[in-house]
Amino acid sequence: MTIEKKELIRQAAVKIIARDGFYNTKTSKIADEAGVAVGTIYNYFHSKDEILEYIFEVEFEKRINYLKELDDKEISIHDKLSLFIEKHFQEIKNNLDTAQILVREKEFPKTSDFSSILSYLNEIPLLLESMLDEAIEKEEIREQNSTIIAGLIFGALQGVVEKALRTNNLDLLDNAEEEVLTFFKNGI
Amino acid sequence: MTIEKKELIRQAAVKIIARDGFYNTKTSKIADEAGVAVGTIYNYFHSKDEILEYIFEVEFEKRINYLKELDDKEISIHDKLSLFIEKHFQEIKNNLDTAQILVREKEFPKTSDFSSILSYLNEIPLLLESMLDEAIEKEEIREQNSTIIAGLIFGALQGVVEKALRTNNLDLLDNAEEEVLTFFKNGI
Amino acid sequence: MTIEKKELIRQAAVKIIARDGFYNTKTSKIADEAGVAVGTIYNYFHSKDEILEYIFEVEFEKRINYLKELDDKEISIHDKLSLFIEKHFQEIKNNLDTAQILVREKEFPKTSDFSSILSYLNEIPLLLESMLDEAIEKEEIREQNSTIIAGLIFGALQGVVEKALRTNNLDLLDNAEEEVLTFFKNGI
Amino acid sequence: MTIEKKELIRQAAVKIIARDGFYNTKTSKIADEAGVAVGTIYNYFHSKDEILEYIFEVEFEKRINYLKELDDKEISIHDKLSLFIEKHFQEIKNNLDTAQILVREKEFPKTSDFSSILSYLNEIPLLLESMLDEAIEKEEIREQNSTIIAGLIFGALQGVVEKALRTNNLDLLDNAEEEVLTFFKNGI
DNA sequence: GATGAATGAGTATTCATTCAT
DNA sequence: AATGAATGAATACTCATTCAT
Repeated sequence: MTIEKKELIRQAAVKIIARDGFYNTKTSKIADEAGVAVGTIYNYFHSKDEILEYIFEVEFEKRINYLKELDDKEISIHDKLSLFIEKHFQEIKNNLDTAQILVREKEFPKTSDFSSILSYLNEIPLLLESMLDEAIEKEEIREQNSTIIAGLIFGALQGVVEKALRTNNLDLLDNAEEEVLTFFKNGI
Repeated sequence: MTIEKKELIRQAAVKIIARDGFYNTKTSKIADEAGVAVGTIYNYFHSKDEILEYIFEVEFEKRINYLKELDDKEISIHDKLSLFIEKHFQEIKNNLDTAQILVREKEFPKTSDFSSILSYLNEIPLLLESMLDEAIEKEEIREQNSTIIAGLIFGALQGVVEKALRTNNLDLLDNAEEEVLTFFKNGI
Repeated sequence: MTIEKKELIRQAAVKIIARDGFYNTKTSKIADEAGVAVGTIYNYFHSKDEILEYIFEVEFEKRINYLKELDDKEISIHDKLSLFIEKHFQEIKNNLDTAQILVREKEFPKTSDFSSILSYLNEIPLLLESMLDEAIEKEEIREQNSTIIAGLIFGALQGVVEKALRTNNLDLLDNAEEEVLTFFKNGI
Repeated sequence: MTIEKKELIRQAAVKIIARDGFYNTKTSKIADEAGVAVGTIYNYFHSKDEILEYIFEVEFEKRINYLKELDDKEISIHDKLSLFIEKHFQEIKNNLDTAQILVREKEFPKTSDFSSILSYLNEIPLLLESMLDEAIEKEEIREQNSTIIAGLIFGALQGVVEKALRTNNLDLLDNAEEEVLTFFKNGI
């Protein structure tokens, strides 16, 4: 029961923050959207910051679990990338509001504990990096700086989503999967 | 004389905003850093928002002017990309604080007129897109969705910078130019 | 409950604004006087301006309602004036602070919506005017420009109050009713 | 030469303050209107407050000098009032901006020295009062409280001007003189 | 005298958070 | 657990005044 309410608040927050941006979002607006009183929010979150943290947490957890699974599989790097990108765009299309937040909110208060977000933001590229390293070792792909390339890939995915959202051209996302994959396969 | 003071304030703002983030930056801190009174800021900018806008404007103008020059040159897309990326990383290394701001500040107040920033944010990918279109037509590169790929490239560049700044591994930027270029040349 | 708090704030504001003048009154002083936090003021008023507006509204409403009642009565203009003036001075003596505000605050911010105040300021003379017109028609009083005379009467009442407050001679108000009435009855 | 500039600034201030109100008037606007630099204002006035004080001073001086002259004349109170009112409305029509200020600006900062304004504001009713007292003694007019009636007359004159300005009906002023005079003559 | 950029004390307003009900 | 009125620290911005040129 109470878990459902936390989820209710998270979803309301996603909607409002996607529209207005985190710093321009008032807790009262989130409460309105969720149909609860402001005070109720604080029964499930210690602070406004924590809501954002939780949004990131939920979303990244999906990606990371999937990436870890992939990492363990005995398939080519191309197939791994293919599956990850498919999953990624599927999630994006599934929830554009969350996507908006993931690509836009990059300014975290120093005072709050955003360490979990930051570790997530680091962890995805790190997993990509380890995939690449493995593939380089196996000589599946050419020698390359896996740290840089992992950052590049992570950023590239965000760039495509940003482009689609900024120009309000969501059809772009339909073709994105294939285009991105081809580019990456050639690139690495 | 007055132009110098506006520039002085811009530089102070860049430093503080890079460190604390725009929303966590107080105008009084910028004034302190610039060695002027708060009121003086408002002799050169109408609002705090406008300072951020100006920072983006100055920086994007460099990129866009350079890209426009390149676009007119009769050289291969590979050379164009090469020159642009060289210029890009040169500017980044030249001013890491500005770089930090460019990759982090993506939440613009709706009330203010950030149209100029937004148009800049659109213009760079658009220029890349037109370069790609031209190259596709000339059959320099394979058929591809230039809109998506332009977004991808723009995002990828930001991803690399973000990675370097987030992990505080600035050496990464030294190799980035070559790695990114190779990836892009193969990718397109 | 909440209505009581709005009234509490209004009364505190009346006291401070009467003493210091609207433009020299700080919201924090009003809050102190009311025994609430500054923020609480803004739960009941949108702005400092709106407090002043509300003060006028409350006070004028009393006068206007009374005038409208009188207007409907089948009594002579002399009796109407007599009753209105009696009521007026009674209210004044009842709350000198409000009186002070009514006669002193005549500079309304253009940015705010003071239309309601302005309409009140027009309405009282207009009601007086219609009373006079009726009396002229009935030949109770001589032919005269009712617009001018209404303005004159409204101003005269303020002049007497101003005089009493400025010279801090409140006893003046005790005789004012009779003196003013005699003057008006002769005048019209 | 310098006297001319002080006058220039006074006239500019009258125009702006009449339009926007004293508290909503910026010194920079006055400077603009006068075609001088802000700093120049401070060569002729010690403060913004002093400008308002000076405006009142100039205007009241005219009235008071005239009243004093009248007081000394051996004419009936009716003639005195008649001449004063004629003079008054003549001045008003001559400069509506000043009139606007005289009727509207009643909130004086306590910190500044507005004593001269206040004494002027007192002095006119006092002179009227002494005229009335003399007339009462001479049995030109009935027994009455001259203090109250002087306040009443002073306020009534303001009321008529306020009415004309508020309703933007300046034609009213043309008839005002006669109407007011008749009313007063009957009233006293 | 004239200038106008620089100053910084002053203030209305906001909004995340609390806590009595 | 839920509520939402009350809180008050925090802060962008203003504008009268100064003073070096």
